[in-house]
Amino acid sequence: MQRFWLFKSEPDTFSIQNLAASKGKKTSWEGVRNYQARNMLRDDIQRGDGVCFYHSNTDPLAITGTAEVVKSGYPDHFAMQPEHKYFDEAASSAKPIWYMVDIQLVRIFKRPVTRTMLAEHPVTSQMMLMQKGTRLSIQPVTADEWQAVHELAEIG
DNA sequence: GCCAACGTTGGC
DNA sequence: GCCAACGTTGGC
Repeated sequence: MQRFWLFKSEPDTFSIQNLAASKGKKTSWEGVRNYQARNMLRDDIQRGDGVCFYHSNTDPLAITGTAEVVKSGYPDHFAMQPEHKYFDEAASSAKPIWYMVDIQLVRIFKRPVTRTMLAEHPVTSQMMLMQKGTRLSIQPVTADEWQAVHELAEIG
């Protein structure tokens, strides 16, 4: 069954335009170092799932498009590279600790669905993203929320 | 730039 | 196992 997710990214680090410019419009989603998010990457996020691509820590804050999961969870090998910024000495091939998935761009919204738009819509205003203090960089999105985001993208 | 919320660390 | 201190996230 297809499920839906929201991935946060700071556009200064990796934007949806960077994804569009990547080879095959694909990227690996490494560097997640939070156990709750790790569990979703490892256990729940499957090939074919939909991803809302959210730009955080920028102006405007917005879901800027969508992507599709093209490879489900596998060990984040960057954690095993001593020179890499995502290195974690506790990670090994026997116990990877951290996981990542691969995603591929589906579309960049002609107009981003801004946080303001999300807040004003009865369905999207209830998204985990909109709840105070939610710092999870990977979040589940319901089918209703997924549909509402697309409706807002059309209106926008 | 501020600061609240959160997760992690480490002393005890 | 508790919890204070600390670093980070991320909206505002």
